[in-house]
Amino acid sequence: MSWTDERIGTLKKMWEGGSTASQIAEELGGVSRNAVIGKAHRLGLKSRPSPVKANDKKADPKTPAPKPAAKKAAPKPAARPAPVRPQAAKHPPRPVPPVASHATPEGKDIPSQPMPNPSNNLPKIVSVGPGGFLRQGPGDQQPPIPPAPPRRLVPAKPSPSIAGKTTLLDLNDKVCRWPMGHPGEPDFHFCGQDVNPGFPYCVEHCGRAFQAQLPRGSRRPPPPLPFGGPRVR
DNA sequence: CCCTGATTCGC
DNA sequence: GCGAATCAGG
Repeated sequence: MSWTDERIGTLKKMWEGGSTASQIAEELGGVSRNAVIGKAHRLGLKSRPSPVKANDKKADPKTPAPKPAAKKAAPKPAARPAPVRPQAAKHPPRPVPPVASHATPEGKDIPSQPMPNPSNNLPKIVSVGPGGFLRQGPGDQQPPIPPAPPRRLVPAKPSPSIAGKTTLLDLNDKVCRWPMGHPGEPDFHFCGQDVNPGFPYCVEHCGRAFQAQLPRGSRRPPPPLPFGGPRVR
């Protein structure tokens, strides 16, 4: 997996947003926590509250910060014989990233738009796409789930990378509900533009949601897929 | 043990 | 430049 601009962007955003390297790695997919950290440092992003850096700079002039010692010059000159990746071994390909915790707020009911069902019933997974979203089979989209499950109000903390975005909690009748990204991803959010009066979306997304029926013949039937398709952004 | 980020260093 | 291995604190 290479560091594309998009992936780097996500990394930066999340890193600066306070996400842990693990979370970022999971979100990006295809990279390890170490890779994320390494990349972050190479990018010049650095040093967020690190546990291992109890580095407390003394303002005390009497203590001229004794540089401990040269970094371990050669801790392990010996060859690294172990091709084993314990990291990977311990955590085999995780097929089902937990759906993100966007808590459904109080009584506010969300008029079900192309909003995929959030937490309940996990549809059959066909494969895992880039970014870690789960592809589903065509028929697996709308399993019968009418009985609204008793929702627990979880004080989920929204992902840092969503800062300034229109979240589930920000939805109202005035803003476009078009989903951006995929549920489960930390930066999943909504369009948030002013709605096209009378519609749940802004003008632009109305154009995507409500497509004029073309004369029969050439017509691609891509439904307004909030899911399954490549990222739309 | 688990987690975290930092660093090193072979590739 | 990349990232596994390693280190080290919580």
